[in-house]
Amino acid sequence: MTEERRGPRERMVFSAAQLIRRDGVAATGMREVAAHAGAPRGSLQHYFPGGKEQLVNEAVGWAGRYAGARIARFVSGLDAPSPSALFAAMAGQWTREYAADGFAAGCPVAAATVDRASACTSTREAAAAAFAAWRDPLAEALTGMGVPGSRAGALATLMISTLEGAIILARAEADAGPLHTVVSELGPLLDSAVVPPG
Amino acid sequence: MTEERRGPRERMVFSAAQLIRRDGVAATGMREVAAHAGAPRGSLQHYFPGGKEQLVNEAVGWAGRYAGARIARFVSGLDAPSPSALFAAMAGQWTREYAADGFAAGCPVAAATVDRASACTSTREAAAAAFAAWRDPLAEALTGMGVPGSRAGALATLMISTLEGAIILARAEADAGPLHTVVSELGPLLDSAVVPPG
DNA sequence: CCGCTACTATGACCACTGTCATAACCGGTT
DNA sequence: AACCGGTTATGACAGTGGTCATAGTAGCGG
Repeated sequence: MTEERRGPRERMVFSAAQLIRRDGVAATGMREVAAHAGAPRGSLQHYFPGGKEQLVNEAVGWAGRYAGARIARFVSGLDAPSPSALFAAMAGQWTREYAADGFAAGCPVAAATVDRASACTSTREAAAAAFAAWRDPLAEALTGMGVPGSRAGALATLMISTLEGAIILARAEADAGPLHTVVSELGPLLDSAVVPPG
Repeated sequence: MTEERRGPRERMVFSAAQLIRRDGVAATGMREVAAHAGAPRGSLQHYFPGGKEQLVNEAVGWAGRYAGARIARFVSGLDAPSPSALFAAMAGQWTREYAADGFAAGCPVAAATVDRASACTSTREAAAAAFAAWRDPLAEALTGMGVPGSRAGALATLMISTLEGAIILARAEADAGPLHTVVSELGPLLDSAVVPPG
């Protein structure tokens, strides 16, 4: 997960996303980001002349692209592709992280939205773009599984909404129960949207 | 919504919840809470000797009790009680607010979780209690509609998760679309859990 | 009047934030 | 050697945060 080969700029964006998803935007300091990335403090104003707002927005964008890229890998990793299996894989990433590292962190896009949506228009738009970068590949994957194009987008929105909410509940309860619950409860609905290929 | 009859202490808790759900915990200042509540600044340390942590926790608890109490009112307001209608009513409260006042605010419990879950154990526990105070009446309402007790809790968790996530997506997109989407997509699943009274 | 309690008022403190100004370094090219 | 753009290094600034200390007021029973 932590590639050391990347340049300091990309490391700072990555570190910002990590810290934001753990502590929120306001509680994450610029100096803290540089320290976490092992980057010099002076590089902050060099790479991010737009200040914290730019750094946060890039971290949110990175997270959205990351989530979108994960979809294809989840799909290819399924032995029996189905919407419910894909959703289970998406949630499984979180249950594994929570089992391994504790319930310290959530989704950085959600954190940015909660913290900055009403105060910073550019960050809100970055969050919207990140969710779109996540939803579109997801909807495409659903259509590839036989979900009609007219419903794929709506189901993708439903899946992301439910997952984001379950992440919050799981963190609050310090228990992965909500993640397991939504996977098992939502699965049948997702699979029922698949139109038989016949 | 803004009762002026309540004492300064309760007004400050209420104002804290309002500001938290708009700006997040870290970006909400104590002085700002007092000013918003029209309460003297000196009252903060008098009513909340535990400092910001206590104020935030009480605001979260208040929000949880508020959400739980709303459930009964939603149920009694439905002309044809059904799980999907209840869920639509819950989401409708948000779509109405967003249509009337813009997408400025989200759920204070979610904001507290995102901002403080990893930094403040007591706040995380307060959030968990708030979600429980919301989920339990919801599950009870579902059983009253014919949902088996074994599934009511899981469906309540699913409904809250999905609603919380849809709120975040709606704020990010500044569009109530996700709220409408999850209501229409989740409705059939919710109603299919009702066991016919026969 | 006193004493007591509940509440309010205000100023100070220290830690910390994001941002900026400025200077140094460092690997090349000329 | 000089020069240069791309980086890094530091220190300072102004603002804000939560918190504390201290003093003040209001009301009331005695």
